[in-house]
Amino acid sequence: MKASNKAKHRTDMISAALRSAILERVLMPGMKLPEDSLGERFGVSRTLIRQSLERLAAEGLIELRRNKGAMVAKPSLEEARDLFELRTQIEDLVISRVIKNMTPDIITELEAHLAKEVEAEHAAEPKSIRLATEFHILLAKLAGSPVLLRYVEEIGYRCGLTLSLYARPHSTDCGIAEHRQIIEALAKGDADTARDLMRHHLNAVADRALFTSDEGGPLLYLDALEPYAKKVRDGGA
Amino acid sequence: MKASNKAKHRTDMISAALRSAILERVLMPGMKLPEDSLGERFGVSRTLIRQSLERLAAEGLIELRRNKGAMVAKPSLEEARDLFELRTQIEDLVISRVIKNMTPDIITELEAHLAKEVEAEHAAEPKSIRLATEFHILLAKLAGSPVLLRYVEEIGYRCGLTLSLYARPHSTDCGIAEHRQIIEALAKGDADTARDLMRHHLNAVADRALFTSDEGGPLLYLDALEPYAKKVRDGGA
DNA sequence: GTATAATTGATTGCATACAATTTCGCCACC
DNA sequence: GGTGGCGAAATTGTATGCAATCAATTATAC
Repeated sequence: MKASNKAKHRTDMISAALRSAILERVLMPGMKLPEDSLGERFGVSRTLIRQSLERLAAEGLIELRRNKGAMVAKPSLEEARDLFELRTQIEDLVISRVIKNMTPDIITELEAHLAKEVEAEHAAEPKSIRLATEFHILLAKLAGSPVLLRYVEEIGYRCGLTLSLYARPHSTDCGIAEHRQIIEALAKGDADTARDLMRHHLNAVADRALFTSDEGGPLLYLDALEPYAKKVRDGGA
Repeated sequence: MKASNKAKHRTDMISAALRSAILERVLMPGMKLPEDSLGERFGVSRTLIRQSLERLAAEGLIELRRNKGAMVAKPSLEEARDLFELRTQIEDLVISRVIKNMTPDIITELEAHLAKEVEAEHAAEPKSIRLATEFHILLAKLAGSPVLLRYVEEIGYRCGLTLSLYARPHSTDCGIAEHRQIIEALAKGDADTARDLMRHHLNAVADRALFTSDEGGPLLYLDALEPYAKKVRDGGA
């Protein structure tokens, strides 16, 4: 990897690593993210960390408070609900677009991803969550719209963060069957059904999740970030 | 204004100034934004400029290319269309929420804003565009959802940017009557009509606008940025 | 013992410096 | 006139340094 590509990737890689860590619940809502510690962990100066944190703040995954540093965001219950509601609106568009652009390859890719989800069904919950989120991101990619992809991705991660805060244990377990049903409707070119199923799926995830608000405190266990940071330091993806 | 508040505002103020300058077509698509020049103009070091640019890049208003600096984004025609389509989905939610939260003050505020739009009808186009965009942002504020507000604002500015690139002159002129109709439907509590009108309004703006692609080149006239930068340097809003 | 003030260490905000990269201007050659 | 090469200037990427602020600990007063 050329030096220029490596350097280009570093801030992006740090941001991506932190996004994944948040989605997979290594970094929990309210957790503080000290610049120095992150810099040491990732092997860069505070400059790149600050850049990365600015990006994540813009995406709503963290909060920056003047003189108080960065913290993983703690969305309110209302915000959580609004995110899911907004997400259903956007996924409507995604479904319509995917069906419009339908090719056999699309179904193949979705089924391959579903197989990964099935395989991970009894793995640790963070992996299931990541794959479930990635299903939606893949779908948005297949929609062929960079605009839709950007918002599906951002809101997908933000919804994942709300689930960290408000989900009951294993409350995301039934998603695989719902993903399968969506794929089947897509394969039939049945846009209405696919949209209904997607809407139902997202509402179900939200309904199953947002019943309790068992909030975590401002904890700081950056050691768990090591696998993510190591990949960045090593220049990997 | 205390020093801490001033410093807190500076990056935010720079970002806001640049957003406004983009919306009001002082900064056009493709225009380069050199850090040093912006820093001099705003009276800060490159540090704050880079922070601000990172934020605007996350919002899709500018593009950052490694080793090539920042440039006002040039959305493709497809991206423009997708942004408007996405916007209709989100505004549906906004309308529903506003009606759900309806108070007489809401209509009063909207009508006051409409009066400003009427007053500016024959002013310079940038002002009309700003007020038209702010109508939607006000509506989203009145929806009472920080989540919806964030996305309405971001996508509103991005749509404004696409209009800079693709709008025919005065093609946004008929918006006032449409805004008025929306307000009337809201006042009646007629959610379906209000949503239809909003959808029609946004589709009309997009249809009127996206017929030509008269693209501008990579120009650099930072002098026009002076009023925006001066306000930031002086610590104003 | 409790509350408050002072001190100390940690962290953040942001300018500056330096290396790397890109851009521009000039010159030579075809 | 057009193209390519070279060097200088401009710009970007990013670390470092220093002042300001905050958080935690210690000292003091009641």
